[in-house]
Amino acid sequence: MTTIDATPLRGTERPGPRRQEVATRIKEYILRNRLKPGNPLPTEVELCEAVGASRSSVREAVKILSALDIVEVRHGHGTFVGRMSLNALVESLTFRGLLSGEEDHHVLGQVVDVRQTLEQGLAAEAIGLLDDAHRADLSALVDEMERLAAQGRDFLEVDRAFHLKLMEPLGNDLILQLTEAFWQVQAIVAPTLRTEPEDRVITAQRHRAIVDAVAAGDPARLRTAIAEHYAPIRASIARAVRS
Amino acid sequence: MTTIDATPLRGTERPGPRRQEVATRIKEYILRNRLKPGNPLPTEVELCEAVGASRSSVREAVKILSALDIVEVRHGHGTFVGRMSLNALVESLTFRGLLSGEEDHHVLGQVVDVRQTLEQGLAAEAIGLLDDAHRADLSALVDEMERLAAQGRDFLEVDRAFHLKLMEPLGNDLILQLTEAFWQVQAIVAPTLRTEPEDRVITAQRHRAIVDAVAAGDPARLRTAIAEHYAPIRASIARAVRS
DNA sequence: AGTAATTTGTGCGTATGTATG
DNA sequence: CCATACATACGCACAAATTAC
Repeated sequence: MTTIDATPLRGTERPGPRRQEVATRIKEYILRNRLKPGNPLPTEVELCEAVGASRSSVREAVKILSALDIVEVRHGHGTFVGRMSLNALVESLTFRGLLSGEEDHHVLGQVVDVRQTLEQGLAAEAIGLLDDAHRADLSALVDEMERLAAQGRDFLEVDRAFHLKLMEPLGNDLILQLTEAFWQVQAIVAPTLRTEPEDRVITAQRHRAIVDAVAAGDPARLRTAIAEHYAPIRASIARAVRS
Repeated sequence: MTTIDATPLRGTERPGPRRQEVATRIKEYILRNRLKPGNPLPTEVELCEAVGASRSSVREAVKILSALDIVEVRHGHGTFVGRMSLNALVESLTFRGLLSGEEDHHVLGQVVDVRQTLEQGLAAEAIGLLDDAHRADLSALVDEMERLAAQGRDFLEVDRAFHLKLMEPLGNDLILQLTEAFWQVQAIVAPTLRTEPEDRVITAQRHRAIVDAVAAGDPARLRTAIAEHYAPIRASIARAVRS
């Protein structure tokens, strides 16, 4: 019957903003009922009655939760439990990068540091978990990179797929989503420093070196290959800082 | 002044929800005027006039941005540029952990994986950047841990300070905030599996081993010390999964 | 196919609480 | 203590999107 809480709390207590109270109630409702992503939530009017708040307050609370991807709102359909992606991290970091960036790019440099550290540490672990299918997929992706680079075209999506594929065998959702998130931040913030076509050929070669190191099962070589993969981007950042 | 955009866009185009449009405008306004955290934004009514939207739409947009810490609202005072912290990441991950957790705790395990990988990779780099003051601070924090552990008390805050101190010399804000964020997620989600007093003594010893490895300037030893530091938590998670 | 019902989106007015001076 | 400016909350009416009949 979509009962959220029997407590009236109307006029007596004032712990904080109304919307925060409502947002907390909605989160508790999801936890208490063990709802999973995609499950429907009560309608806005039902939520109003349940928590004893106006529709404006409920809507603001829902918008906060939707920004965190805790709930997902579909116009004319209803409100549902969200998938709790890291879109909020991407939004926040991207904006920080754009604001602090333009000439500076120190935020971008920090993102590169984190990406490199995660890949160096985790890909080394992933080596032992890779099977032939994974290695073939990685190699095919680099083939595609080289093909596109030879045509002078960029290969953003292939690059994204490669780095996700590298982390896939770990079976860790959080790592995959962090990889995706940091990749997106870099893809959005970095275009300000343009990549030259010859850089792309080099980048494709660096990915090939990573695949080779993986195939050889050599962790140390893999670490240096990953470090060299990020070298061009670091150089671009340094160049931008100098100017 | 406070002119955000002259475009009316009223009635003709409908790309998406109104609040999304308004949120984008506000972000563009911050970027265009190169505002820094703490700087004031136009009042709600001024924003309404500037973008040609109602109070409701503006308020919902502001609430979304405040959830991402892109803006900060102070009741009765005004709206200001936020500090773009990673609170949104903490909120989202914490809720995911609480929802998926209780018995499972696989999200918590993923967080531990990421923390360990980052610390192993970055602390090894930080070794060369540490000065005597840092080493003394780290040692003093472990002293405090041992003191509290001997009294049977917990030392959450000291632990937090320790892991931040370890990353401090890198001079990378993002890494510090990620460290803080993941620590908070673990601190909020983990209490469901209770820590025994004897575990705390062991944990204090593991931190001592980390400091010793840092003092010795031995990266390999540091990696194993960090791995052993997380061993008790992993054991607790495994114990919870078994039951 | 189309109409009605349901649900979220938007706009507006007003009253209240809160911080600043 | 008062006055001003601002955010907060509430309620209603209507628009737009989706679903179901």
